[in-house]
Amino acid sequence: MQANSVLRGGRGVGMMRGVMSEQDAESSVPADVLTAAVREGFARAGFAEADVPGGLSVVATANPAFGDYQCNAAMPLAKAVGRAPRRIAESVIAALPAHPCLGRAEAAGPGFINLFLDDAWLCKQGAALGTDPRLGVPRTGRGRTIVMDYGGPNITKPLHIGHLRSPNIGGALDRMYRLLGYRVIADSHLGDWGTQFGITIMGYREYGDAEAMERAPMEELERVYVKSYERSRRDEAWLTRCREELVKLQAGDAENTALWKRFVALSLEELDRIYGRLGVSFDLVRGESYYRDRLRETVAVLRERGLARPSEGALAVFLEDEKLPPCIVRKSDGGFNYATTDIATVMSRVEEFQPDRIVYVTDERQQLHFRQVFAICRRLGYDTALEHVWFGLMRLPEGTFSTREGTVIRLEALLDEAERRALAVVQAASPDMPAARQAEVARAVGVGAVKYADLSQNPQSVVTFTWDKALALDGNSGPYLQYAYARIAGVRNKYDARFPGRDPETEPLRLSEPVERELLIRLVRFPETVRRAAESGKPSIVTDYLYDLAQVYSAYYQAVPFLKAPAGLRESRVRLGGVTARVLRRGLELLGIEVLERI
RNA sequence: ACCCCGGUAGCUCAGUUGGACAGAGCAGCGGACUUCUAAUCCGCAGGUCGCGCGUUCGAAUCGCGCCCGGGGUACCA
Repeated sequence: MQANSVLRGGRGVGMMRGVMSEQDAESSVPADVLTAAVREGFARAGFAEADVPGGLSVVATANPAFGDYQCNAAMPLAKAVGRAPRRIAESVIAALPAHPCLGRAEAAGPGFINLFLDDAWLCKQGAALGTDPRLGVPRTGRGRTIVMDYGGPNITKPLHIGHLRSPNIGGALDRMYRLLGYRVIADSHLGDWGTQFGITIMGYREYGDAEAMERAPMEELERVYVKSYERSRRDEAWLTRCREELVKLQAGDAENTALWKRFVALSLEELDRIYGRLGVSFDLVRGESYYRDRLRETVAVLRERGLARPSEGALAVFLEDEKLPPCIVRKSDGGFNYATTDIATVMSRVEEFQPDRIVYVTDERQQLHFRQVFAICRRLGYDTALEHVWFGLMRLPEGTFSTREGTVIRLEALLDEAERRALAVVQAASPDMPAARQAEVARAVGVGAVKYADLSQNPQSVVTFTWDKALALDGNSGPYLQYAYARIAGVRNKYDARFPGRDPETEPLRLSEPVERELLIRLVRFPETVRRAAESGKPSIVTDYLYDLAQVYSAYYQAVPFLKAPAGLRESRVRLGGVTARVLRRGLELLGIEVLERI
């Protein structure tokens, strides 16, 4: 496959990014520090962690009245050791080790242990975030490699709105893992070697229009595919011929290979253009075809190991032990399918990269497929962690979209409309801005809105697409966050203009209003938020966090004077805004959303 | 028939894996721009967490049984 601009340019796959944090050795993630402290408290008070059902840890509180973090372990422990939970909580609190992070602790209710972060530590920690390029995120993945498999659509068809989710969610997780210190290899596993080529080749020969192919190739390819596919549904002989064309292609037939190359090249142009608009790029773009020469050998290995055996003319792996249906690895016509390719792909990736994990980001329909593939890989002896992060299908209010019924919305049309709507808002809000700049802002805001609308939902829920939801510009939306960021940048610029030569960073952070503490607590929770989002495969955890952060900042900004505050306090507030901006920027970058200094 | 998801305010969705009184955004109503960006902020109203049993100090969250919706179940991917 040709290299193309979807590839990440210039960056060595194995290179560590960013600057090492000075504080790497000692974690400053509040949840970690407090969990360690509480563990020690329980131990010193004479309780064994093993007695605590569900383990010992702290969680952020929902209500600031109950502290910043709470530990609930005293209550489940009570029964095991036969003591009153409240007493347990009190004795643990008495035994807690001193730590600069921990301000105070108190027992509450039936046996909650409420923990308050120390104000001075909060200020110091918040200030540190202002210079730490990692914003306190620990390198939990240091020395480990993840292959991320996402954003690999079946080609020869135009991308529609349903194709947004994989690169969007996958890309966000990819960047989070990199920030967490993993070596990440992002691979777009294009569907370029399957049955759809047999169907497309037959359709092209029978129905193809040379002139349309010149003018609008992707539309034409889709048109002939649909015609051929429909015919295959009612014409058994046609379907058989489609399959034969695929087998010929897979066997290296010259004419089919030439057609295939042409279709792939056209598809990559389209993919390149749209992924370019979305800012999506990969370390590798290896389609299924990359593994074509390994398929025969893969099946041979499965046979040697006694895993695959003939069944109804095909070759299948039976997975009764895993309570899974049989998995076909070679069709009765001799052709190979998706499962064969995916097994070969695991083999290849393990050989080449020795990954600790391979993470696949696809839609929910592939759950069974991956369970089968993973089971087969385990039987082959691979101990690489194989994970399937799946997301719900995108639907329209009237149901699933269908090419035949013309209810497909093309991804490019969505991006166009997003930019159009954003431009109208920019023109209304910033009439003085040069037109070229307005267009640039509209582009970033429009794409940001589309991405955010998708990422802010739990991936595993079905997304019902509506224009107004996908293009929301206010409320819990990407533009809201971009606006919050731009406002902070505006304050900083005004500060620099009005107080030339002064540097807010030389003043300590102060807590003069309760909301400042609220803001600071959120800021220091960035690391644990990123970690939780990555490990649970849910970028929505980051969007929720950022939205909450921006809301608290906006309320703060609206309620108290910044530039008109007394000297000292003024610097503290500008500085706190600056830290907030850094977190917003980093968070939005993780989501693949651009930030702008002025919108 | 079986397997996997989902059901929370009028609508769209959160809910940190069992914690304290269930939260946002839209939409609705009422306020705040001669002032650091009003793409904003403040307030009001809005709930049988699909239904029923159960588990326990404690359930939207866990178990069982139903009801609705989506997806999947060997030669598509």
